Order: sequence, then C-alpha cells, then structure tokens
Amino acid sequence: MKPESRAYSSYSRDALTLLAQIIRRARIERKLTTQELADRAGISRGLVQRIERGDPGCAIGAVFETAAIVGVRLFDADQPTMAAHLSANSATLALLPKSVRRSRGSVKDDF
Amino acid sequence: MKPESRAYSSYSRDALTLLAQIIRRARIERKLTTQELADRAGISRGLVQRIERGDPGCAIGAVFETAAIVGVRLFDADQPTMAAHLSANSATLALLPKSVRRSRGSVKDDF
DNA sequence: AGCAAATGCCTCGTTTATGATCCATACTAA
DNA sequence: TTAGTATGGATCATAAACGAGGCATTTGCT
Repeated sequence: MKPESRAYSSYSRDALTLLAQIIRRARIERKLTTQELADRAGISRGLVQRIERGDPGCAIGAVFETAAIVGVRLFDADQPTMAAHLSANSATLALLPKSVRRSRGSVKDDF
Repeated sequence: MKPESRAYSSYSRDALTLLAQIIRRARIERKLTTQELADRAGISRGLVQRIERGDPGCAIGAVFETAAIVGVRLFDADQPTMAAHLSANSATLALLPKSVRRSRGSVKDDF
C-alpha cells in the first residue's frame, strides 16, 4: 500500500496535524524561514512544507529532526532522562515473551 | 538527501528509538503478532519490523497509525481535547506573522 | 506604495521506501 | 522434546518520497 492511499484513524491524523502545527508555530516563533530550517535539518524546503502540512508520507526521521531543531520535544524529557527511559524500556522488553502466541478467540482490543 | 544518510541529532534518534520500543512493548502486551498488527494497520509485516526497529525512513503516517492501533498516544489526550488543541493552535497560528523576516545578525538558537 | 524576500505549489528525474516472498532461526505450547 | 508458529532478515520489483528548480503570490520592511 502507498502512504498516500492508506487509511488513517482520526487519532493519528489529528496527532499528525497537531505535530505539524506545533512545528510550524515553533519555527515562526524562532524566526526561522522555511529555507533556514531546511538547511539546518539537512532537507529541502519542499519537505519542510510537507512536514508543516502534516503529510503522512514524510519520513519520520526528517519530521523528528525538524521538530528537534525548532525545540519541539515529542517526549518532554532531557537527555539523561531519555536515556533512562530507553534502558528501562529495554529491560522491560527483555522480560516480555519473545514471540506472541495466537491464543485463538479473543484479542485485546480495549483502547 | 536520503533518510538513510541523513544526520540526526541525538535527541531525535533517542525519541525515535524510544517510540519504537514503546510500540513494540505495547504490541506484545496486547498479544498481537507482527502480522496481525500489520494487517490492522494496512501495512506489511516488514514495515512493522522497521518501525519497531526505529528506522528513521519509515513514513510517519504508518508509524503513528501503528502506534494508535496498539494504544500508544503521542499526545496523551482524548478526541475532543485533541480537536480543541487543533483549533486553538490554528487560532494562534493565525496571529503569528505570515512570513519570517530575516533579521540579520542573531537567530534564536537556545535549545 | 514599492521592493525584496518568503511562501505555496507545481513538475520532473532520481533515489528510496514499501510490499511480496522466501528462508533460517528462535520461541512457545503441548 | 517435538511440532508449529512467530520472528528476523534478505532480496527484488514497484510505487512513492525527496531534491532541484521554477513561477506566482503574498508579506513585511522602508
């Protein structure tokens, strides 16, 4: 399937749009032109525009990097805290079953 | 530039890895196989694997959708709250200057 | 008002991600 | 321990993202 014609839940679409808005707002508040932001992120101006439009097809790395440059944090934590979460998560992950067994019948669908 | 060979700040790399971990963890806890998750997200199993590996080149739409399916919220808010943020942000955005003027000299670099 | 610059939005060529498939290995349940 | 299944990873064809460049419009400064 193509990112263009994929089906998105309203939540992920909203989240995407919101992130885009926040990035755009942060860029303007920091007085960076789209070109300057593009240069700093190592991407093209066109991509910055797509990111600020909330295009679902943009590479997540480009979006996160762009966000970071204008000071937007997906996880509001500093470096050491992030690292802590990373290792803590790794530990938890290590305790979970390595593979998921299909328990015929029900699936956790509560969200 | 290619998503593969792009330069990423340590923060965005960490954020990406953390998100990947969280998604993987949520999938396992919900007892979904990679294939089932892929089917529900309308993507391939291979893409789910790349997402759970934190590949920066994945389309952000696919990642957000996958996250949503396993119950991971990028913004911890419910539908109406999200909508509120969206419109509030639009309003704020409307008040900001439409274009950024290069004020030669200094640039806000404090982050 | 006038002008330089920023933005929005195209198109096109290239590079890349994605889906499909397959295989080897790891794992879980019985 | 064994059988069946999930996972990891690799390859290949195809579809799509990205970069480059251009053009029209809008914007903000003077």
